[in-house]
Amino acid sequence: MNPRAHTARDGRTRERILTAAEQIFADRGFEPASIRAIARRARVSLPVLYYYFGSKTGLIRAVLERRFGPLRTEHQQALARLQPSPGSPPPELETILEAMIRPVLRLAEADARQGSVVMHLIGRVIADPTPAIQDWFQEHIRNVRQGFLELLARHLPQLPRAVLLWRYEFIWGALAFMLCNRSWVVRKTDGVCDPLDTGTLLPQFVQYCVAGLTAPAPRGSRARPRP
Amino acid sequence: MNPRAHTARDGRTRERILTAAEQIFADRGFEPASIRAIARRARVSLPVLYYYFGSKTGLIRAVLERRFGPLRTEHQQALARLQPSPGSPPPELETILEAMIRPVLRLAEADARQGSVVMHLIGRVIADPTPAIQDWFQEHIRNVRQGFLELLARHLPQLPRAVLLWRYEFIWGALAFMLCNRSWVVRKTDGVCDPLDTGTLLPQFVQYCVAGLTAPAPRGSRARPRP
DNA sequence: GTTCATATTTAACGAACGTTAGATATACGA
DNA sequence: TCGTATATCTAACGTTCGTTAAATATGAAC
Repeated sequence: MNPRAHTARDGRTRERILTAAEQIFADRGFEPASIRAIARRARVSLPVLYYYFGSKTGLIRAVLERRFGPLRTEHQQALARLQPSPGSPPPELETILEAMIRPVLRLAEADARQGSVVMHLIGRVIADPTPAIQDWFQEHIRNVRQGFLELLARHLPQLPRAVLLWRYEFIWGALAFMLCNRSWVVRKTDGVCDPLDTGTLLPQFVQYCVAGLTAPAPRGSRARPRP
Repeated sequence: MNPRAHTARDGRTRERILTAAEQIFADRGFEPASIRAIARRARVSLPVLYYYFGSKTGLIRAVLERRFGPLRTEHQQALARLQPSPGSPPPELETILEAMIRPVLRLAEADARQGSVVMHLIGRVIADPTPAIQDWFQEHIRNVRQGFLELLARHLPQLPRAVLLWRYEFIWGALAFMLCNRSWVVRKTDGVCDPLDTGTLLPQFVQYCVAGLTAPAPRGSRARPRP
């Protein structure tokens, strides 16, 4: 195709394909995105995609792993840092929430100038009901989720487990929504709210979540279940 | 196709197509859903879809209008009912939130036995970045959104406008997430939380939102902007 | 019974899809 | 210099896509 591409034993082709795929997956969705469009954007021919990734599914997995792998690592490091060491006071609720949210916002912010590709990609992952994608994501977040839930539970011992689970989902649900529908939020609020404005969103959201988390359990919620 | 279909001047064909389309849009998304699959499920031939709806886009619009039209009507009626009449006390914050949320949950609950089709459809609408769909939805919710925002603002006069807007988005974001990812939430919580369990979700969520809404504005939020 | 708008059919168009076969170019080790 | 593994190409396979043309069946009006 491009004659200079022949000289590229430099290993950049694979990255170029991943970047192109990521962009197209993000704004078209996994299923309607065509590998032909991806190849075109990456300036390679079709079989190169199969050479590197085997199939469209393999390409999807590679795209997800490249972005969400580092995010998980960051979350795991934050969890390790927040483990209450004997003798030192446990972390504040705000600190825990910031550790949950900030890496996601940073990820979203980092690619803002590339058109918020990663943010939309998150939305695609969440909204796509394909079992392969849902299973991957479920497995991907399992440990991090468990870790943050335990940290929160230690802070809110009086809260029934079910209520904490509900509220944990409320938090991630709102965050996912903010990130995946950024342009929509901007339009609806006439530009007042922009989820990419991390400096504003983070304190706003943390404050809101702390209030929600520390609210008393609603009437009728079962008390702490017996172990 | 089916010879008995010829006797169907009964006007049920159109409804059958809409129902089939709704199901397939819900679990495949608008773009990857094929009108051939829709026609197959509705047991009609392809051109019938074009006879009734003109194009795939027209079919999408009709499907959305059939479900979301009544929802908007219900919201508008609730808003009219909640308009503070002179002499009577203004509605409680819980009442407003219930009026916002309950119609959505009822819609979701009503079709639970059909496999939560409408819930997934909501998710599709929210996640789909196609301008045609986003524009439709934006226009669709404009008035209702404005109405509820005003009701809430009257209850929280000390809250800067921007903070209220953020929190309003947090509420709808979490709710949309709950509904669109029902099976995922169920799996993640080992069945403890089921967004379809309206009787539990509604009080849990209202309590959480009231706490979040009434939290003080975070430090650094601009005070009430001058008019 | 003829007319005519409504409703539905079969058949096909061109385009795009995911994937693969087979050939060719490149760069390094012998 | 000659293989040989790596990397990339052109070309094509069969399938599905959204859409349309043209014909036919239906049921009510006259």
